[in-house]
Amino acid sequence: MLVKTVGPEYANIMIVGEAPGEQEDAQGIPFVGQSGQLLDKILGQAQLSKHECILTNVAKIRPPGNQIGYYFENKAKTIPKPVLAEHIEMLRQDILSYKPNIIIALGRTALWALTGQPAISTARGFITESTLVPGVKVLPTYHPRYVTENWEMLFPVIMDIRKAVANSHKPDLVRDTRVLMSSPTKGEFMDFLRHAETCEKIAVDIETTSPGSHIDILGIATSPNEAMSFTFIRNRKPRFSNPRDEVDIWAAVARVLNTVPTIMHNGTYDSAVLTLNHGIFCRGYKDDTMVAAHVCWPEVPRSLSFLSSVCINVPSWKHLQTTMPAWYNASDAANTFGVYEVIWKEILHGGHLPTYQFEMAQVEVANYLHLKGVKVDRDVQARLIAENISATKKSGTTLAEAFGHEINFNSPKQMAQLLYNDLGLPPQYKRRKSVSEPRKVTTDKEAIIRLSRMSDNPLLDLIVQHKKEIKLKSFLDIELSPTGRVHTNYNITGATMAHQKKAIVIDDDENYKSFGRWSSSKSIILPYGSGNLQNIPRVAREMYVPDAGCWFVQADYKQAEAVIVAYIIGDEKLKDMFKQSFGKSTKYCADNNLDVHKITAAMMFGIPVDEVTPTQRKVGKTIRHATSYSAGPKVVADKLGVPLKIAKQHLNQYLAASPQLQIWHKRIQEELASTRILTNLFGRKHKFLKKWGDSLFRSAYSYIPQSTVGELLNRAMVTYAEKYNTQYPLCLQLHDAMYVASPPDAVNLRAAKHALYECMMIPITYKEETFCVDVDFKVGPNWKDLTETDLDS
DNA sequence: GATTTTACGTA
DNA sequence: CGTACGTAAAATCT
Repeated sequence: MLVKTVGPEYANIMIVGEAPGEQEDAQGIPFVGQSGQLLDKILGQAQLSKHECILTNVAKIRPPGNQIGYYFENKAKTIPKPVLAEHIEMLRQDILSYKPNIIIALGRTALWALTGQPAISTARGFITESTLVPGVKVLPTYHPRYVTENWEMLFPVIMDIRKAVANSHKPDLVRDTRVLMSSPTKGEFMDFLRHAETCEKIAVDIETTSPGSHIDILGIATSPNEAMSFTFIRNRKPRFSNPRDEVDIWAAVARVLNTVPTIMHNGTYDSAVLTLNHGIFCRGYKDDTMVAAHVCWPEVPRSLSFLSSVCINVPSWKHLQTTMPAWYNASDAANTFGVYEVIWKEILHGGHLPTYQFEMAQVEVANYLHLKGVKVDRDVQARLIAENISATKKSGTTLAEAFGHEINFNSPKQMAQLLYNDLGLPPQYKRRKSVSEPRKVTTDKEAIIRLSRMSDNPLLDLIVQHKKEIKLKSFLDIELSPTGRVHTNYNITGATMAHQKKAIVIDDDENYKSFGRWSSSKSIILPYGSGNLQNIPRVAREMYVPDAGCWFVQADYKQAEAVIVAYIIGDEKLKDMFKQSFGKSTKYCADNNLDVHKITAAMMFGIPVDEVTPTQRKVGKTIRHATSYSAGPKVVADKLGVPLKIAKQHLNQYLAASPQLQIWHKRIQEELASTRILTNLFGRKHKFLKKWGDSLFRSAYSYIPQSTVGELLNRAMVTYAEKYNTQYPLCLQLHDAMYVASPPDAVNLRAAKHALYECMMIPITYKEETFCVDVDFKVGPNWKDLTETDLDS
C-alpha cells in the first residue's frame, strides 16, 4: 500500500526515510516498524517526539524484499525508475506544502533524493541546502536500520538530531560567519602573529608533504571564528626567493607557539614536525582535541571532521583539501578551536579531567622516544640477514625438491592447493565469529601444525619453519636512518592508521578503538625501520642496541595481567602466592613453589604443589591462560597437542576447582547489560558498542586487565621521564615493560634499576585492598641478550 | 590501481 | 569461537 506523509501542519522538522518496511506497509504509516522504535529512542535523546515531526519516505511503496535497489535502473542507485521519480515529485510537493524549516535525511537514499549527494558517510552531520527544494536545510544522518547493525553510530546520530532541533529554530540556512583568511601577505601574517601573541588560547594546524614532512602551510586560529593560514610552499616550490623572509616568520611563529597556550588535533604529529624541522618545541601545546575525544568518547571516530560534525555547526570542508589547501587549513585550525570548546565542557562535566591530564602528560615522552629512535648495529644486522638468507634458501630448496616445483608459501591459494589437493590432507577451517557464518578453509600455521600431528609428514614442519624464516626477513631487511637508527611513532591514543591505506593517515582515522595501551606504528616523519617496534621477534632484537657505552636495562611488570585478574576475581590462593613471592628472586620462587602454573595444576589435579610434574605444570599454564580470556577447548587442544576430549576434561577440572573466574565473567556480562560501560582499576571507562554476544564478552573480559596494566606502565613512565630521563634515558615501551640506557657498571645499573623501581611501584586499589605489581629486571648489551638481575645485585 | 582478505609478529 | 596492536603480501574488485 502507498504510505503517505503524516505529521502536524505546524511542524518545522521533517524526517525522510528510505522506503516503507513490513509494518509501515501494513499500517500505512511511516516509521512504525522496528527502525521506527529505534527512531523514537533516538529522538527522545534529543528531547524530540516523532509526533512533532512530519514523517515520510522517499519511496512510498514497500519494495519487494525490502530491497531499495528495486527502484533504480543502475547498480550505483543514481538513476531512478519512473515510479520512484514520481514518488520524489510527491516528496517535493510535500515539502512545499508543509514548509519544514529543516529536513532530517535518514540514510543514503534520502540524502540522494534531497541533495543529489551520493555518500552518506561524508555528508553526515553537516547541514546543506536541498537541491530538490532550494532554500530548505537538510541534515543528513544514518538510518536507524544502519545503527542497529553499527551501534557505534548511535552517538553521532543522536548528536545530529540535536543539531537539527537546534537549527530548526533558526530561520535561515546556516550562514558561515567565520573569518578564514587564506592568502595573507607576509606583513598581514606577521600582524596576525602579533595579535595571536596577545590571545589567551590559539589553535594550530599544519599541512605537510612527504617525504621529509616539510611544512607547506601553517594555520592559526584565535577563536572558532577567526583563523589565518600562511602558505610557505606551493607546488613544492618555496614562496619566497629570499630565505630571510621565511626566517622572520618562523621566528615569530616560534614565539607564539612557545608562549601562547595552544590547541592542536593530534598535535603529537604537528609538534614533532615543528621540533624536528624548525627547532620549535611548542611549549604552549597543552591541549589536544584528539586526546580529549579519546578520553571522553573512546569508542567513536576522532577525525577532526567527525568531531566537528558532532560538536559544532560548520559546513563540510574536508573535500577542499586539494583544491583550496590554505582555506582548508584555516578551517582545520578554526574548527579545532570550536571542537575544543565543546569537548572541554564534556571533560569537566563528565569528570574526565584527571584522565585527560594524564594522557596529555604522556605526549612529551612519546614524542621524545619517537624522535630519538633506537640504534641498530649494522654489522649484526648484516650477519642476521646473511644467516636468514642461507636458512631460507636451504629450507626452500628442500621443499621445492620434495614437491617437485617452486611454491610461494605466502600464497594462501598455492598453500591450499598443496595441502588439500596435492597432499590430499583433510581441509582445516578457520574459526568463525558465529556459527551461522560459512566455514572457510585456512592454511595458517596452526592448521599446518595440526596437519603435521595427524600425518607425520616432516615436510609440514619444514613449511612452518620456512614461513617463519620468510617472515623474519621483513624484520631484518629494514632501512636505517643516515645515523643508523630506526624510529617508531608511539600512539598514546591507540591506533592512528586506517587499515592498509597507501598514505598514512595523520588525523583522519575513522576506525578507532583503544584499550589504554600505546601502539607503535611507522613514523611518517622518520620512516626508518619496520614501523611497529612492539612486535619485533626475539631473533631480530639482537641488532637493536643502546647508545654508545650503554646497556639496556629492562623493567617489566611480573605476570601483571594475572595479578590484576587474581585481585578482581578474588582468587585468595593466587593473591597469597603473589604476596609471598613479592620482591623475591626467581630462584627463591622456584625453590618454594611460588608459581602460578604449578598452583593451577595442583588445584586442577587435586595434588600438593610440590608433586606437580613439568607436564602438569604445562597443562596448568595453558589452562589458566586460556580461561582468563575465555578461550575454548579447541585452542587448548592445539596448544597442548592433545585430543579435544582431553582438553575439555582439563577445562572442566579447572573450572570445578576455581569457580571465581566464571563468576567474574557473569558479573562483567551483567555490567555490560546494564550500561555497556566497564571501568578499569584507574577509573578509565570504555563503552562497548559491538553486537551483543560472545565476541563482545571476550573483548570485555580482556579490557580491565589489559588496560589497567597498560595504564600502570604509562603512569610509571611519565613519572620516570620527569625525574630520571636525563640520567638514564628511556629507549623503548612494550606495553608492560620499559627500557632505559645505562652505563654497564654495577653502580649505574643498580641506580637505574632503583630509579625504575621507585617510579613503577604504583599502588593499585581494588575493593579496599591495595597492592602493587612486582617488577623484574634484565640487563644486557643488546635487546636480545638480556640476563635477569635482582634490584640490588 | 584501489580495496579486501589472509597471515603473523609482539604483549 | 583469547584480545589487543601494525605490517606485508596475495587475492579480488572495478
